[in-house]
Amino acid sequence: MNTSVFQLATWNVNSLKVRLPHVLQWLQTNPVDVLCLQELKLTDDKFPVAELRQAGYQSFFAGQKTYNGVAILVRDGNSVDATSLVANNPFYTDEQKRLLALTVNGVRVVCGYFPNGQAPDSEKFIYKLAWLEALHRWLEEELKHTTQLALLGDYNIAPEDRDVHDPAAWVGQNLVSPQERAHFSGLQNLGLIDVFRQFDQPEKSYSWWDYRMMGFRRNHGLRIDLILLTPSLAEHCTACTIDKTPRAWEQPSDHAPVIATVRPD
DNA sequence: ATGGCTTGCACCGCAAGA
Repeated sequence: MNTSVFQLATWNVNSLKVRLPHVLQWLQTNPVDVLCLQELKLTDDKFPVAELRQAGYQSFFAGQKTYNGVAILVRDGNSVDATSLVANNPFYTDEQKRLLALTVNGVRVVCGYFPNGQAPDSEKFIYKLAWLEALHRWLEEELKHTTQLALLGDYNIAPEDRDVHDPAAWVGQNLVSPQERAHFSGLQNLGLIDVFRQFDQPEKSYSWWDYRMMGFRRNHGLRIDLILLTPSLAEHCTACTIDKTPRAWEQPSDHAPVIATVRPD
C-alpha cells in the first residue's frame, strides 16, 4: 500500500438517485479514500458520474434497473488500476449486480451486496447460499494472488447474537440462520477479519434499522454492514466505526456507513 | 398484531427489502 493513511467505507444507500445529496454531504465531512455503495437501484446511464467527479471522486459501478447495483468511489490522489475492475463473480453466473472488485493503492477492494434471502424456506434463500458458496471460491482464488484484500458491503448476515437487537425474536429468520453464519465463518476461515470487533465498541452497535416502528429511534437494528480485511491490512487497522449521523438526516437510507482506517507502518 | 416504511415501476397497487 503506497499511502500513509487509507480510509475505506461502505454504505447501502437504498437508491443512489434519492440519496446522492446525502452521499455528497457525507463525503464532505468524511473524505474517505474508497467508498463502496450498494443498492444503487439505477442503470449505468443514470449513474451520477459528473456530480461525484466534481466532489473529487472517480466512479466505478455495475448497475441495473430497479434493484441491486454496486459502486466503488475512489478519491482523487489514490492510485487506481482501471484494468483490475471486475463486475460479478467469475465463478457464478448472476443476472443481479452484486459484486464489484477494483485494485486501489495495491489493495484488492471488493464491494458486495449480499442477497437478502427473504426466508430460510424460500427460493431466494437457496440462491443466497449458492451465492455465498461461490463468493468463497472466488475469494479463495483472489487470495492466491494478494495478501491485501478488503471485502466491504451489506453482508445481509448478522455474524453474532450481539449484532442483533432482539436475538430471541430473530431466531429462525434469515440474516441470523446457522447456515448463513456458517458461510460467514467460511469467510473468516479464509483469514478475513471483521475489523469492527478488533476495537472496543458501544453496546448495541448496529448498521441497519427498520424504517417501520421507529426502528432507529428505539435502536432496533442489526449489524449487517461489515468490513473484512486480510491480516496484513487488519494489523494496520487503527479504527472501525459506524457513523449513525446520516441515518438521522431527513429521508435517510435505512443503513449507516461503516468506516475503517488503515495506517501502514 | 404477519402489520408497521421506503423505493421503483407502472399505474390508480404491486414487489422487495431486512
